Amino acid sequence: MTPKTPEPRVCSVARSLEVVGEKWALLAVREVLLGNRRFDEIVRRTGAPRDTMAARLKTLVEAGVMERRQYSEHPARHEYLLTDAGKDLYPVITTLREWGDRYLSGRQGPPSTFEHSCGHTLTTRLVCESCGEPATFANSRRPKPARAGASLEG
Amino acid sequence: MTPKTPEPRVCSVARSLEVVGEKWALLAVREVLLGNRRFDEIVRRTGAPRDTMAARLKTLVEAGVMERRQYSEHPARHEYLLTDAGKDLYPVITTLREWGDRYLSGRQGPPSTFEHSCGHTLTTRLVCESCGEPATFANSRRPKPARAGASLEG
DNA sequence: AAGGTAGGTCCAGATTTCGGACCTACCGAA
DNA sequence: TTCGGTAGGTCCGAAATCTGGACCTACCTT
Repeated sequence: MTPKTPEPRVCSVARSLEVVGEKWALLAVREVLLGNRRFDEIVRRTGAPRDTMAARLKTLVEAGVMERRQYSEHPARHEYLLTDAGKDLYPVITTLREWGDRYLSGRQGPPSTFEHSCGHTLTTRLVCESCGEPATFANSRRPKPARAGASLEG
Repeated sequence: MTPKTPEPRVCSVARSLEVVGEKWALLAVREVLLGNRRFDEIVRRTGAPRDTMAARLKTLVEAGVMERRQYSEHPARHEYLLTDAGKDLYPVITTLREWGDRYLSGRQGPPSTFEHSCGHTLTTRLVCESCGEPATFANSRRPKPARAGASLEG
């Protein structure tokens, strides 16, 4: 009969990756978060081909993650700024960074560290906004679908 | 002279993306987190080409994110399980999901929700492990490099 | 014997990425 | 005036990846 569930899952993770999942996209965001807004700088510090980065920045701007702003007329110069949506990628980048710190650092330890405003070296934890307790693989689950009659999609 | 900083930044974000940044990699992890461990199921629910997913699972296993285990001899059958490193990608997936929920959901709202063990619908926040306060773009910064004489690298 | 399930592989074509050369415009120094 | 440097790209051909679909093996059930 009809498949029980839409074949490719309708999912915010997939949607997000359509926007920021292309190669170099998140590294571009990382650079701007670190304060580098100029094209050459972004290319240099990510290592991406200029070509690819130009294309990537274009799609990020179109997707509303960054904004391209002219900061100098005459020598026409542009810079890339993060929109609110772009700044909200901070948790994604940070969790990726900490995962790499934990699983991909050699004996030298993490290649870079950050400092929280409280004064400590930053390590983070993901918590439930309602109760403040850690949110983990083990303690979150999908709620039972509140089936009310003929709902499409499970 | 010599460049002030290593050209492509040495960075855990970049390292992480080398492992989980290829197309379909994080969606494969998502599926296993959701409880689908079989190849066909992973292919079906992600929408990836079988070929690509086979290759991706192979690299994830090699990278130590997943483990491929035989759960049936004779009809030789395998399943994919997350290692500890794989389970620790939960925060990455969750922050990506919430970003998509916030910025890419249409008028129908998020395509799926989760429930925390406290009973509430799960929304998360990233906090500093030391002080418990939110960790954001605005309140974390790179510490001053503790320059002691002739340190390479800034 | 037919059909289904599970877990793949193989292939040819389409799409992306890569690195490097090149281009335009401006500035400052010689 | 010419040279060199900076900034922000574009263009190109070659290489690597991704894509969809067909196909394969082994087993089980009907």
